[in-house]
Amino acid sequence: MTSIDITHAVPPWDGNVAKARQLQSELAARVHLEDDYPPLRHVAGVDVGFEEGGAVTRAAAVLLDSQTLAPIAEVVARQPTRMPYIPGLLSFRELPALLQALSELPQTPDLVFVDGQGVAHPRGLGIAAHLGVVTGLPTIGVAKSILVGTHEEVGPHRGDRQPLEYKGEVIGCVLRSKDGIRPLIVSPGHRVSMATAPELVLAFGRKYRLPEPTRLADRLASRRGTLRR
DNA sequence: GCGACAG
DNA sequence: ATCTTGTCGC
Repeated sequence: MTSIDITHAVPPWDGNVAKARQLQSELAARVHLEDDYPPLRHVAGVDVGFEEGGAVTRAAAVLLDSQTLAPIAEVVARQPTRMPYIPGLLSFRELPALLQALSELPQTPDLVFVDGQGVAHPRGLGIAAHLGVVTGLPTIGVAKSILVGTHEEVGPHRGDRQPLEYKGEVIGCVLRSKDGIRPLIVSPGHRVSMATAPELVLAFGRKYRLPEPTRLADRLASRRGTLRR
Protein backbone atom coordinates (compact mmCIF):
# COMPACT_ATOMS: atom_id res chain seq x y z
CA MET A 1 0.00 0.00 0.00
CA THR A 2 1.02 3.65 -0.33
CA SER A 3 3.83 4.34 2.12
CA ILE A 4 2.89 6.33 5.18
CA ASP A 5 5.08 8.63 7.24
CA ILE A 6 4.69 6.69 10.46
CA THR A 7 7.13 9.05 12.18
CA HIS A 8 4.87 12.07 12.10
CA ALA A 9 1.48 10.37 12.20
CA VAL A 10 1.76 9.86 15.96
CA PRO A 11 4.38 11.78 17.97
CA PRO A 12 6.59 9.81 20.37
CA TRP A 13 4.96 9.42 23.78
CA ASP A 14 6.35 11.85 26.34
CA GLY A 15 3.82 11.38 29.09
CA ASN A 16 2.12 14.70 28.38
CA VAL A 17 -1.59 13.85 28.38
CA ALA A 18 -2.73 17.44 27.95
CA LYS A 19 -0.57 17.86 24.86
CA ALA A 20 -1.88 14.62 23.35
CA ARG A 21 -5.46 15.78 23.90
CA GLN A 22 -4.65 19.10 22.25
CA LEU A 23 -3.34 17.27 19.19
CA GLN A 24 -6.52 15.15 19.08
CA SER A 25 -8.67 18.27 18.98
CA GLU A 26 -6.61 19.66 16.10
CA LEU A 27 -6.83 16.44 14.12
CA ALA A 28 -10.55 16.06 14.86
CA ALA A 29 -11.14 19.28 12.93
CA ARG A 30 -9.90 17.48 9.84
CA VAL A 31 -12.34 14.57 10.02
CA HIS A 32 -14.70 14.43 7.07
CA LEU A 33 -18.16 13.09 7.86
CA GLU A 34 -19.78 12.96 4.43
CA ASP A 35 -19.84 9.84 2.30
CA ASP A 36 -16.79 10.15 0.09
CA TYR A 37 -15.43 6.69 -0.55
CA PRO A 38 -14.65 5.00 -3.88
CA PRO A 39 -16.43 1.92 -5.25
CA LEU A 40 -15.68 -0.75 -2.65
CA ARG A 41 -13.54 -3.38 -4.30
CA HIS A 42 -11.25 -4.17 -1.40
CA VAL A 43 -11.98 -3.52 2.26
CA ALA A 44 -9.67 -4.07 5.21
CA GLY A 45 -10.07 -4.92 8.87
CA VAL A 46 -7.41 -3.93 11.42
CA ASP A 47 -6.93 -4.73 15.09
CA VAL A 48 -4.26 -4.89 17.77
CA GLY A 49 -3.24 -7.49 20.32
CA PHE A 50 -0.33 -7.85 22.71
CA GLU A 51 2.42 -10.36 23.41
CA GLU A 52 5.05 -10.81 26.10
CA GLY A 53 2.75 -9.59 28.82
CA GLY A 54 2.09 -6.37 26.96
CA ALA A 55 5.68 -5.53 26.06
CA VAL A 56 5.07 -6.19 22.37
CA THR A 57 2.26 -4.65 20.33
CA ARG A 58 0.98 -6.93 17.61
CA ALA A 59 -1.06 -5.31 14.82
CA ALA A 60 -3.03 -7.24 12.22
CA ALA A 61 -4.44 -6.09 8.89
CA VAL A 62 -6.61 -8.26 6.67
CA LEU A 63 -7.59 -7.36 3.12
CA LEU A 64 -10.86 -8.81 1.81
CA ASP A 65 -12.66 -9.00 -1.52
CA SER A 66 -15.77 -6.89 -0.90
CA GLN A 67 -17.93 -9.19 -3.00
CA THR A 68 -17.08 -12.56 -1.50
CA LEU A 69 -15.74 -11.33 1.86
CA ALA A 70 -12.91 -13.80 1.37
CA PRO A 71 -9.50 -12.77 2.74
CA ILE A 72 -7.02 -11.80 0.03
CA ALA A 73 -4.03 -10.93 2.21
CA GLU A 74 -3.05 -10.91 5.89
CA VAL A 75 -0.29 -8.95 7.58
CA VAL A 76 1.01 -8.97 11.16
CA ALA A 77 3.36 -6.25 12.40
CA ARG A 78 5.16 -6.23 15.76
CA GLN A 79 6.55 -3.24 17.62
CA PRO A 80 7.72 -2.62 21.15
CA THR A 81 4.78 -1.21 23.16
CA ARG A 82 5.32 2.53 23.54
CA MET A 83 2.94 3.55 26.29
CA PRO A 84 0.28 2.24 28.70
CA TYR A 85 -3.41 2.17 27.91
CA ILE A 86 -5.02 5.47 28.84
CA PRO A 87 -8.77 5.81 28.19
CA GLY A 88 -9.24 8.38 25.45
CA LEU A 89 -5.67 8.04 24.16
CA LEU A 90 -5.90 4.56 22.69
CA SER A 91 -4.73 5.63 19.24
CA PHE A 92 -1.41 6.94 20.56
CA ARG A 93 -0.69 3.47 21.84
CA GLU A 94 -1.98 1.35 18.94
CA LEU A 95 -1.83 3.45 15.78
CA PRO A 96 1.91 3.17 15.02
CA ALA A 97 1.81 -0.63 14.78
CA LEU A 98 -1.51 -0.47 12.95
CA LEU A 99 -0.08 1.87 10.31
CA GLN A 100 2.84 -0.46 9.78
CA ALA A 101 0.58 -3.46 9.20
CA LEU A 102 -1.65 -1.46 6.88
CA SER A 103 1.31 -0.22 4.86
CA GLU A 104 2.44 -3.79 4.25
CA LEU A 105 -0.79 -4.87 2.58
CA PRO A 106 -0.33 -5.56 -1.16
CA GLN A 107 -3.20 -3.21 -2.07
CA THR A 108 -4.63 -0.01 -0.63
CA PRO A 109 -8.12 -0.76 0.76
CA ASP A 110 -11.09 1.37 -0.31
CA LEU A 111 -12.47 1.28 3.24
CA VAL A 112 -11.01 0.26 6.60
CA PHE A 113 -12.95 -1.21 9.52
CA VAL A 114 -11.15 -0.35 12.77
CA ASP A 115 -11.63 -2.04 16.15
CA GLY A 116 -12.56 0.90 18.41
CA GLN A 117 -14.38 4.23 18.21
CA GLY A 118 -14.58 6.53 15.20
CA VAL A 119 -15.85 9.98 16.20
CA ALA A 120 -17.66 8.57 19.26
CA HIS A 121 -14.90 9.97 21.46
CA PRO A 122 -14.60 12.84 23.99
CA ARG A 123 -12.81 15.01 21.44
CA GLY A 124 -14.15 13.33 18.31
CA LEU A 125 -11.00 11.40 17.52
CA GLY A 126 -11.25 7.73 18.35
CA ILE A 127 -8.66 5.43 16.76
CA ALA A 128 -10.71 4.94 13.57
CA ALA A 129 -10.99 8.69 13.01
CA HIS A 130 -7.31 9.19 13.82
CA LEU A 131 -6.32 6.47 11.36
CA GLY A 132 -8.55 8.00 8.70
CA VAL A 133 -7.16 11.50 9.09
CA VAL A 134 -3.51 10.49 8.98
CA THR A 135 -3.89 8.11 6.03
CA GLY A 136 -6.69 9.88 4.20
CA LEU A 137 -8.53 6.57 3.90
CA PRO A 138 -12.27 6.09 4.52
CA THR A 139 -12.71 4.42 7.93
CA ILE A 140 -15.43 3.14 10.26
CA GLY A 141 -15.07 2.49 13.98
CA VAL A 142 -16.61 -0.71 15.32
CA ALA A 143 -16.32 -1.04 19.10
CA LYS A 144 -17.59 -3.70 21.47
CA SER A 145 -18.37 -1.25 24.23
CA ILE A 146 -19.00 2.44 24.83
CA LEU A 147 -16.30 4.99 25.64
CA VAL A 148 -18.65 7.96 26.02
CA GLY A 149 -22.31 8.65 25.33
CA THR A 150 -25.72 7.31 26.28
CA HIS A 151 -28.57 5.66 24.41
CA GLU A 152 -32.04 4.19 24.67
CA GLU A 153 -32.67 0.46 24.84
CA VAL A 154 -31.98 -1.23 21.48
CA GLY A 155 -34.48 -3.62 19.85
CA PRO A 156 -33.66 -7.38 19.96
CA HIS A 157 -33.20 -8.02 16.26
CA ARG A 158 -30.37 -7.68 13.78
CA GLY A 159 -30.53 -4.21 12.27
CA ASP A 160 -32.22 -2.60 15.30
CA ARG A 161 -30.35 0.50 16.46
CA GLN A 162 -30.42 3.59 18.66
CA PRO A 163 -28.43 6.81 18.32
CA LEU A 164 -25.50 7.25 20.69
CA GLU A 165 -25.57 10.78 22.12
CA TYR A 166 -22.97 12.84 23.93
CA LYS A 167 -23.36 16.45 25.05
CA GLY A 168 -26.48 16.87 22.96
CA GLU A 169 -24.94 15.49 19.77
CA VAL A 170 -25.36 12.20 17.93
CA ILE A 171 -21.85 10.72 17.79
CA GLY A 172 -22.61 7.21 16.58
CA CYS A 173 -25.07 4.38 16.87
CA VAL A 174 -25.62 1.31 19.00
CA LEU A 175 -26.35 -1.44 16.49
CA ARG A 176 -27.65 -4.96 16.97
CA SER A 177 -25.65 -6.89 14.36
CA LYS A 178 -27.14 -10.25 15.31
CA ASP A 179 -30.41 -11.32 16.97
CA GLY A 180 -30.23 -11.40 20.75
CA ILE A 181 -26.53 -10.54 20.91
CA ARG A 182 -24.88 -7.58 22.66
CA PRO A 183 -24.96 -4.61 20.26
CA LEU A 184 -21.95 -2.99 18.61
CA ILE A 185 -20.98 0.66 18.95
CA VAL A 186 -20.58 2.03 15.44
CA SER A 187 -19.35 5.48 14.47
CA PRO A 188 -17.86 6.90 11.29
CA GLY A 189 -14.14 7.51 11.31
CA HIS A 190 -13.43 9.47 8.14
CA ARG A 191 -15.12 10.03 4.75
CA VAL A 192 -18.18 8.01 5.81
CA SER A 193 -21.44 9.50 7.11
CA MET A 194 -23.24 8.87 10.38
CA ALA A 195 -26.11 7.24 8.44
CA THR A 196 -23.97 5.04 6.23
CA ALA A 197 -21.59 3.64 8.85
CA PRO A 198 -24.11 1.19 10.37
CA GLU A 199 -25.35 0.19 6.93
CA LEU A 200 -21.84 -0.81 5.91
CA VAL A 201 -21.35 -2.76 9.13
CA LEU A 202 -24.51 -4.73 8.37
CA ALA A 203 -23.52 -5.17 4.73
CA PHE A 204 -20.15 -6.68 5.63
CA GLY A 205 -21.38 -9.11 8.24
CA ARG A 206 -24.18 -11.56 8.83
CA LYS A 207 -23.58 -14.64 10.94
CA TYR A 208 -21.22 -13.23 13.57
CA ARG A 209 -21.42 -10.26 15.92
CA LEU A 210 -18.50 -8.50 14.28
CA PRO A 211 -18.43 -7.56 10.60
CA GLU A 212 -16.13 -9.92 8.67
CA PRO A 213 -13.19 -7.53 8.20
CA THR A 214 -13.06 -6.81 11.93
CA ARG A 215 -13.65 -10.41 12.90
CA LEU A 216 -10.77 -11.72 10.82
CA ALA A 217 -8.40 -8.98 11.98
CA ASP A 218 -9.45 -9.70 15.55
CA ARG A 219 -8.59 -13.37 15.23
CA LEU A 220 -5.24 -12.63 13.69
CA ALA A 221 -4.30 -9.94 16.21
CA SER A 222 -5.25 -12.17 19.12
CA ARG A 223 -3.42 -15.08 17.47
CA ARG A 224 -6.46 -17.22 17.98
CA GLY A 225 -6.85 -18.35 14.38
CA THR A 226 -7.75 -21.98 13.67
CA LEU A 227 -4.13 -22.77 14.51
CA ARG A 228 -2.85 -22.52 18.09
CA ARG A 229 -3.21 -24.38 21.35
C1' DG B 1 -14.07 15.81 44.88
C1' DC B 2 -16.06 11.14 43.08
C1' DG B 3 -16.71 7.84 39.34
C1' DA B 4 -16.35 6.38 34.33
C1' DC B 5 -13.25 4.90 31.15
C1' DA B 6 -12.45 1.97 23.41
C1' DG B 7 -8.43 -1.83 23.85
C1' DA C 1 -5.89 -6.09 25.84
C1' DT C 2 -4.56 -10.48 28.76
C1' DC C 3 -4.62 -14.47 32.39
C1' DT C 4 -8.03 -19.20 31.48
C1' DT C 5 -12.00 -24.86 31.51
C1' DG C 6 -15.86 -26.02 31.32
C1' DT C 7 -20.36 -24.88 30.58
C1' DC C 8 -25.07 -22.81 29.45
C1' DG C 9 -27.82 -21.41 25.46
C1' DC C 10 -29.41 -20.44 20.53
